[in-house]
Amino acid sequence: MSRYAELILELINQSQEHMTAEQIFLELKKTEPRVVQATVYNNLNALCQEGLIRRLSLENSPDRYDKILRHDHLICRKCGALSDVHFGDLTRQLEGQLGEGIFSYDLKVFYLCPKCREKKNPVN
Amino acid sequence: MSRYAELILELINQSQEHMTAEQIFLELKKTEPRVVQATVYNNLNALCQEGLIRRLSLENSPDRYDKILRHDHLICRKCGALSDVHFGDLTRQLEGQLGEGIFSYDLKVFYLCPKCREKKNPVN
DNA sequence: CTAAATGCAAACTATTTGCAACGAT
DNA sequence: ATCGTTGCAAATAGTTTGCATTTAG
Repeated sequence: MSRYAELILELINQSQEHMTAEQIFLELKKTEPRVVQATVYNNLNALCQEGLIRRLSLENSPDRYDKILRHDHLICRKCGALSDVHFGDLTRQLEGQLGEGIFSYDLKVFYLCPKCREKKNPVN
Repeated sequence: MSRYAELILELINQSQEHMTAEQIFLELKKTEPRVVQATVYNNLNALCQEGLIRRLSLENSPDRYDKILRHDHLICRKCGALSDVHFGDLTRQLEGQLGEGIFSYDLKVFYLCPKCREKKNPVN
């Protein structure tokens, strides 16, 4: 594993956020001033392919990168806020209908976040 | 609802596929030769906002547009093939953990499609 | 007559690619 | 000396925007 790949993996695993490639790039640049975006993108792709991180494709927003540890996502329909949530593992349930062979699944739950629920005129 | 919006909605509702904006544009152009891509994009966005269609964000692929009728998606990890599947409605289960206020959810299940399972060297 | 919808071109954002230079075996 | 990794610049893909024109009520 390359130098940057390691650093990027560490960044993602330690972060509580769901960072975009841009954010990762900026973060990494703090300690590695010479790094460029293309390198970050390339490493992110490599890490995804090796199954070490998870890519999160969202609407109207650049991809985000996440730890591999199984968990689901909660997304506010109003402001787009993204948070983690851990529902029970559905793999068994799904395999019941599909047979063996499920690798993984991606569950996004849309709701109205507390902040947006309070306000009459929420963010956005 | 505008002329194109209606036609696009109909296209999406009648199609068995998950069309990209480009595909919808090409399809629509068959009967409406003057239409341009920007108009299709604008209408697709409008339809999404009104909740009449569903946008499907996938990795390494343009967004796809889908009927609103509740159903889940099955995605092949190898060739990316996308198909519909209908698992039981999880809303109750999710609300049990989250409280009321869930609008909807998006469940993508990753597996190896029959074609790719057969081949030693599958598509891609 | 007015407002909304459309066509067109240009802009923009996110991401990828080609290639030369670098660095560690 | 070689091979993978990086920096850099340019290219690409998908999508959005601004504005003039057309269309429908």
